[in-house]
Amino acid sequence: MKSGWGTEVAVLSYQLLFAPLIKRWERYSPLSDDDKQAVLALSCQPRSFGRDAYLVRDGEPAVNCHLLLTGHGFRQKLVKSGARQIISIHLPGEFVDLQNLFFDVGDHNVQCCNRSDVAVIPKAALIQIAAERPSVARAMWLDTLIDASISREWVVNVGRRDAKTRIAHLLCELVTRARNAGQTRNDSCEFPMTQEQIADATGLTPVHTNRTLQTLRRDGLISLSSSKLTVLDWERLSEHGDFSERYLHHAG
Amino acid sequence: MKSGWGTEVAVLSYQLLFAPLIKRWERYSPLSDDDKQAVLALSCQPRSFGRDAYLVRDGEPAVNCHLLLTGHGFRQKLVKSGARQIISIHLPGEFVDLQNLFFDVGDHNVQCCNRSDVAVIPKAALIQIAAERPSVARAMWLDTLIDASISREWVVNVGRRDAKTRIAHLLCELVTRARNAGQTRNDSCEFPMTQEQIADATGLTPVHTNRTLQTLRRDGLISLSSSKLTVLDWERLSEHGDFSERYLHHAG
DNA sequence: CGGAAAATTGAGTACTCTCAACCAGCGTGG
DNA sequence: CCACGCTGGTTGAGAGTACTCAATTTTCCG
Repeated sequence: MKSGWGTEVAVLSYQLLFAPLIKRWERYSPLSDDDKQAVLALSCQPRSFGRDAYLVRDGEPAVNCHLLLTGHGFRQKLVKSGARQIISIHLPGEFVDLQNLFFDVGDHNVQCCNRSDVAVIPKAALIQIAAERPSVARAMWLDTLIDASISREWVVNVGRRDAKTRIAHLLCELVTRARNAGQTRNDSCEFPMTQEQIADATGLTPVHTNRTLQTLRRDGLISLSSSKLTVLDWERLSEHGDFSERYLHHAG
Repeated sequence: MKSGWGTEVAVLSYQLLFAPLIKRWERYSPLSDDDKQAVLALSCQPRSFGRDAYLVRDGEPAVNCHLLLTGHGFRQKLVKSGARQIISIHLPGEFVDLQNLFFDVGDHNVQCCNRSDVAVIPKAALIQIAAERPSVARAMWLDTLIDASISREWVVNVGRRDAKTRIAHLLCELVTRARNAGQTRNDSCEFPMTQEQIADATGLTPVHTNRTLQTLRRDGLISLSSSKLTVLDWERLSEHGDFSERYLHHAG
């Protein structure tokens, strides 16, 4: 578990680590064998990051993009008062900052949630592959469009839903995305967020988040502990969370 | 003012009406004369829409994209309780729904703010021009990336700022975008939003929005009436609103 | 000039926050 | 092996920002 790239990752071929990415992109856009080979051949630096490590900082030059190979990530912004708002959560297999592709400096912070292996890919390489391969470009663009759609739903979530609905909605989203990525088992998935992070993602305080999670547990909707979330009653949870997965635009 | 396409618009050439769009896109990406001609030659249907008219509806097929030639637009989603969250505001010269380019059905509603002239462009035509002209594709992609960046800032705004800061921030954003588009005169710009719409954009109630606007006026920060916003003290307004324009990614 | 929409005001309420203390799990080190 | 300390989770009590309801005034158009 503590070993870095020296052991498990170096042994695994990139093909394996990029497989989830290619699988997702193929849903968006038909990729030829050449396209896939080009993606696999992307110049890229594998690196390990620890809990809460920063991948990109608000206001600093963004020269690379980061693909999560293992572990979760999140993005956040700080406001004047010092409060933090988490803007998005990312599952293994996702890019955390593809939206920076054409921006010279990042407009927010990107962090690892837990210990993660990350493929650090120079933006220039991605821009080049996008220029040369329209199908890949389309897939990348779609990644950013879905990311944007999720942001819009988050605006709605923090703007117009009460605490219980808000947290239920967040959990529904994350379980659905994990399911779509093949990362669930019997309505359970890995869930590395602390209650403080859930609070910062929903615009609540940690204390109120704690109490609200308790009511969700008491109602028999979820079970959440030690980095594992289990949905006990999807029907009622999604109803409570005012959740519809349309905005995730999961084709197929 | 009441005349539709029969008079002023028909007289003006598309070149004039598309000028703001091309000007913006040229900031993002170098466009050749051919590129510009191709944009001007886009198959497109001019239409007039009235106040609050729907351009796209949540859950319905999205076959066209809409470019605002005159007038403002906004996008919104409804939640279970019936409340409405406005997701973004759009100035004349902007696309309101370029994010739907690769989505078959819209995931939210798009409306005109006031009486607007809109270029209705088939998505197929935009997809084609993007496929044939990488520079144009890049400009379009950047439009969607900036749109996404604004959504992220809105998550922060409604999630972690108090009412006064929240409204001040919204006003700062809109004035800055209007200024960037050449639509201000002495720190004044057109501002067609009702207080109810400001409330729905900031996640507040109309009553509280009203009281908060009064304090902004009383503090001598703004003057706002009859569709016109004037910033009386930009320094203090942007300070109050915790506003930094970096997220708008306005190059040049 | 009339009616509807928008803006404004008042009073009472409540959801969520703040502050502060306490508990539990777990990795570290003596 | 167990004490220690840190982080994360839990609980209690009191406060406050923003909400609700409802009435009234003003503005905007036709």
